[in-house]
Amino acid sequence: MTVTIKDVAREAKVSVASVSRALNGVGGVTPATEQRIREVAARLRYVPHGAARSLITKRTHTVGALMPDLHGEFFSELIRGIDLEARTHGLHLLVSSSHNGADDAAAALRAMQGRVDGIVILSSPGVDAAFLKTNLPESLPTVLLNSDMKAGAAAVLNIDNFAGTYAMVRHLASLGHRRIAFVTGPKNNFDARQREAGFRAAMTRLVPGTSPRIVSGDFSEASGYLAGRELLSGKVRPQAVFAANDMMAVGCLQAFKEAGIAVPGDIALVGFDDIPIARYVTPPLSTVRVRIAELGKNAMDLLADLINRPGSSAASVHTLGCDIVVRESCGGASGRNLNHHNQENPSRVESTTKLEGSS
Amino acid sequence: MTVTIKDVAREAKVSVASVSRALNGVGGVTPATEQRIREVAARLRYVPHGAARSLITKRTHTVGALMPDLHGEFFSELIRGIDLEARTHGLHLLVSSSHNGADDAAAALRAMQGRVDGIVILSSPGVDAAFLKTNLPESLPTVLLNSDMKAGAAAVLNIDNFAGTYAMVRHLASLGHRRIAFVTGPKNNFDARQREAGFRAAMTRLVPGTSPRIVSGDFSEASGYLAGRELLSGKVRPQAVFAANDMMAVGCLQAFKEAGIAVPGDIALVGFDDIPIARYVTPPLSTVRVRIAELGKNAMDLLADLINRPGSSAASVHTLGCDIVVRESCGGASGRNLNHHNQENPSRVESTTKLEGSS
DNA sequence: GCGCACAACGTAAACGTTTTCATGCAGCCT
DNA sequence: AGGCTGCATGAAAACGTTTACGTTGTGCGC
Repeated sequence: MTVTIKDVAREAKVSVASVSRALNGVGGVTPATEQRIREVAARLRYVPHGAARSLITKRTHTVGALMPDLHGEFFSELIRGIDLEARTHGLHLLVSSSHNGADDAAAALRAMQGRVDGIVILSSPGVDAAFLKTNLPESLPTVLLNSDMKAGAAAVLNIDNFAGTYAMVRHLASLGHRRIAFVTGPKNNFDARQREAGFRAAMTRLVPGTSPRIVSGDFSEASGYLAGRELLSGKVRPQAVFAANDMMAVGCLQAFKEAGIAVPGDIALVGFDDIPIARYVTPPLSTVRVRIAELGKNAMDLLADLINRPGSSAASVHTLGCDIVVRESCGGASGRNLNHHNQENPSRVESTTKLEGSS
Repeated sequence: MTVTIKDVAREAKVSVASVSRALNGVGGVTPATEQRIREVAARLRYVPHGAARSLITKRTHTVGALMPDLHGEFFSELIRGIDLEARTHGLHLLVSSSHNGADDAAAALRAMQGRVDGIVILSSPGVDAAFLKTNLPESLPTVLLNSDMKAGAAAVLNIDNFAGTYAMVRHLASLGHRRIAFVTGPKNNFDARQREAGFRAAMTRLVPGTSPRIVSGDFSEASGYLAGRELLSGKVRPQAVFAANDMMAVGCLQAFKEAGIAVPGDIALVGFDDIPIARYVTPPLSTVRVRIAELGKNAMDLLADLINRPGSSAASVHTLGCDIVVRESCGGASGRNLNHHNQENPSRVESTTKLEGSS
């Protein structure tokens, strides 16, 4: 770090301008001198000072990722997808992964100002349209993940919760289940609301004439456990239970086990997310897989596009389809599958990234 | 972003110097004018340009995290721990989480030059002492995670694999097991080697006179499965199996299940890591917990210290203790535990962060 | 043989800060 | 009353780049 472009220039007996030109490969310099400069630079271990460069270039080659304090697979896979793709675009990743509430997020956002060329924001309660309006500089390219913003200043990329839930209900219905219950997620969660909507829509279309039982949960295992017990307590037991995420499904499973209700023999059970745990519980849990790393990759692509061609695809809405993966917990289908080492073949529901241009 | 310190100065009818002083709270400015400047800055939504600032300050208020392309809990928890703690130090986090091999890592490292005040590096095959010697600028504060470097230019923070394994063997021995087998991790993995060493040491000390069976794995579930079958194929079956990580233990479990061997009835089984899956398999897996987020936090603290007091604790070696958590898979102890909602009380083995100053 | 175009290279400005130094002004002490 | 101390403020340098512009020199066409 202590070696600057001037040192290289002096050592190579050229001006700093030539060093810059040579190292950036913009031409305007003889192959011979370029070679010499490169050698000197390498020998001196010169590496350009990023801050100085971006001061004049107005490009930081860095993108920010702003997300709430969540742990687990979702977070790591998302970051991984983003980072991997960022690399291919020659971008670095500045993460702020642990804010709690809007104030934290606002601070993080402010701190990122001038350090990033663009930003990926994972929505969370408090970080919504209004929040962004006041805290985001207009000019900053932004991609919103899982946001219910229709089309504002930013591009929006969503998981197709609706289609995923719908497809899973279709599968359950095809197995002959009619009394299908649903365990919801938290009310203020975007995914949770979409999944519930998908479930309701699917039921009225695919299993008409029934009014499905819906009990509320909050995405936690404990709430799933409670929901499971509640579902068992009714006078007529559901044939299938659809939990809005896998952790709650696991909670249900526990409740059923304790009550001596066999899964899938007495009751079918499915979840949503395909967390790693899903395939290791007994019986392995059928669920809807969301390809998180791919979500991150797509977000990054969108953002890179926004950065390189300002205003290109801003204010567009995209969705990423889900796969339904059938294991044992919903019965029927492939039957008992003793060895979970073999590959599952998830059936892709809707993976087209549809673009609803607007603005 | 397009509003600079000059705009604020003009609007507040002072010089840029005063704006800088006022906003940085360094004094040398009347409370009245400071107030005025702050108001103007707020009204204009002025936020200082990080690059320009760090150009002169030589501080980026950013630290880098360099890690291999690993997914899952370890990655996310580590990042989380680091980020959370970085925040308290007023630092941001630049991650490069997906390199494969030394070349990638070198490129990532070079790209971070001048963008970070310090760096946390998670060792991986290829990223070792020699690698760092050639790719790390001397002056850059560095914390190495899980490195076998004794004490070089950087601070080193390790998981106490040895003590963790040792304690778990002690527990198994206390349950009466004498024929304890071990499934190793990959040969080039630091953790794996330490765990094996801990196992061997514990066995010679605690169960003397036996020569334990040791079969090799590579940390993957599949290799654990194979190892499990191999262990069963011998003429005398082990009483307990210690897998060097949880995924392999899960593989073993599957092998045992297929062979009709009951866990823990016929054979005890333990792992290492306490990944989330561990508590959801049947039977829930006893294991050694490494507090990953705490590892990240400690690394960050170490690094912040290095940054603020150059040369303070460089070239020191620290270790973070593990907890052993007893579930059902090793039998004995707490007996069958029907409800896994209740809290487990891991017994902490050795959590003192011992510092072996050197240099 | 002369000028002209073009390529190679150097000079210097610019980016947005922080910080050192100089300047002016007020108040205090003697 | 005069000089000195100290404080608020402004001017300008510095940080390490990129880049617009100017300068030089070379080769080429006529």
